[in-house]
Amino acid sequence: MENRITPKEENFSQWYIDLVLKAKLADYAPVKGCMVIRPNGYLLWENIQKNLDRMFKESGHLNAYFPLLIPESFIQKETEHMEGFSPECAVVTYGGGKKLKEPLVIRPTSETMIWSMYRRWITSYRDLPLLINQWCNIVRWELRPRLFLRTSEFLWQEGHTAHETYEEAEKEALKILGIYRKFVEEYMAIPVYEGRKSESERFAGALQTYTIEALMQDGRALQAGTSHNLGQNFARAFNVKFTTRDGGEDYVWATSWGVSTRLIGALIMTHADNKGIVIPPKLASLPVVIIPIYYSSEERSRVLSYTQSLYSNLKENFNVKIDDREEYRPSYKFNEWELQGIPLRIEVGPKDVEKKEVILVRRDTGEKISVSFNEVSLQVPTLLNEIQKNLFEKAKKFKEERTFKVDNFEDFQKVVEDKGGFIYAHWCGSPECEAKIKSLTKATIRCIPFRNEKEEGKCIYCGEESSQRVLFARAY
RNA sequence: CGGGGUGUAGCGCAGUCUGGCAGCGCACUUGCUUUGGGAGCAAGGGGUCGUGAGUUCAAAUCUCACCGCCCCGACCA
Repeated sequence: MENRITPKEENFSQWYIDLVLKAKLADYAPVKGCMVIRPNGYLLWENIQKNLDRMFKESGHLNAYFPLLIPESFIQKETEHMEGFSPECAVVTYGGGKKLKEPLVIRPTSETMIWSMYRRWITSYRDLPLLINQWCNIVRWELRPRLFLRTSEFLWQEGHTAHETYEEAEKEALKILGIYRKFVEEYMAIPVYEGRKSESERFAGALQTYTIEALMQDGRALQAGTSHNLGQNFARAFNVKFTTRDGGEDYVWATSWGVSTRLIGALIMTHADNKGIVIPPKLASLPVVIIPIYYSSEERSRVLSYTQSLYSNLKENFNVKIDDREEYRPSYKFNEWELQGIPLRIEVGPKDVEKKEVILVRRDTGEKISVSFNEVSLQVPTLLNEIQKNLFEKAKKFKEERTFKVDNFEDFQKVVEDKGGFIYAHWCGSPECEAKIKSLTKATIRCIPFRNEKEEGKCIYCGEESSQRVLFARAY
């Protein structure tokens, strides 16, 4: 197999696909539009899952599991929801060798199944809030799939909550978005813009959709997570009422929210370079790898015993591996671990043993640092922290440098075409202008940012009054 | 569904125009030498040339039909 990776500048999306395949994160499945996540890629997902799960539980959410198959009539109960999802649903029509009386939809999301259960579980305000999450796979029949970013089947996490009041649901939706932002920025080292979606970009059946939007290295935006305030739409459709504190009756207020294996795609497209993947230390299953280097068999035993004591020093606090495979040369191993994105490499050769030193090599900068044996266990955590921080800062700088304030449509088109990135521009608020801009430039409103300064201006397209700027970009 | 490609060893490809022994690189196996940035040499294994039909003494190559995959669009809470 050809081991080298082509430079990413030439064709970013081809480079991305090649990298995913070469780093053995995923592979094309024998079913069109579907992807196999290989152990390497699954490790990343496990780490994402582990950390998010902890954060959900800390804020009172519990995991449950709901069925894969949903009666077709459930989807049709909520009109907007049906319009949003019907075209991309896969449907089972046969079972037990017979045509089914009612077709079963493979879940594209579980709102309908979950709300049909919530009807049984919720009768009083004492049953609220109900805070449930599930980790599962879903199917959306996409016409044009891309590994990790959009596949017909994918793994995700979907939270579904029920509340007494609009305010409480709104607070929950925003709280979850905050968790997503914190996780994506602090663990994945991916800086994002937070905001709400325009009406046309909203989730089918939601009052509000909140989103975090990241910027990939080719200048295209990626929606990294969404959180929806569903109002009472699903409660009405599934007739979920509860007795209020004052003895009255009301429909339940709902939220739903999710992130998927798409985050792995975001991680790669944000940090990877021409040597391969770069994994932020906080998400790395294996943050440190030790590579022994030797020539003679006499050196071999000296170097290996040195790496053993190094290993014992570090293994208390870090997952460390000694790559002592005899069949590969050190230079081969360097490249291989760089392709896998391991944050820190420790090289140990005869010269280092002699001087009681080691060489630490950072994945993010390639910098080689000589450190005395005694300092290694102090230097490793320091460097890992620095790498984590540096990855975030580098990506943040990139995102900020590619966020352009633009005040007329001609410049808007030019920036979209030539530079890419986010465009911060005035918009009158009409869906017609939004649609026109999309069809002319392929740029969509990614979000109306929180903490947006009020500013009078003219809509970039129609020139009508506008009270704030919104973020546009071409997106994946 | 429209436009453009492509299908030959596990992967990447040449060979097709002009029909005549099934090739190359990487990977794999064995041996020796190597080992501080993807090692060298030698030997070796691996093929329904996408499928079906046709033309021909002879088809990866020419003709017809079908199928798959990739890229660009349309779709994508």
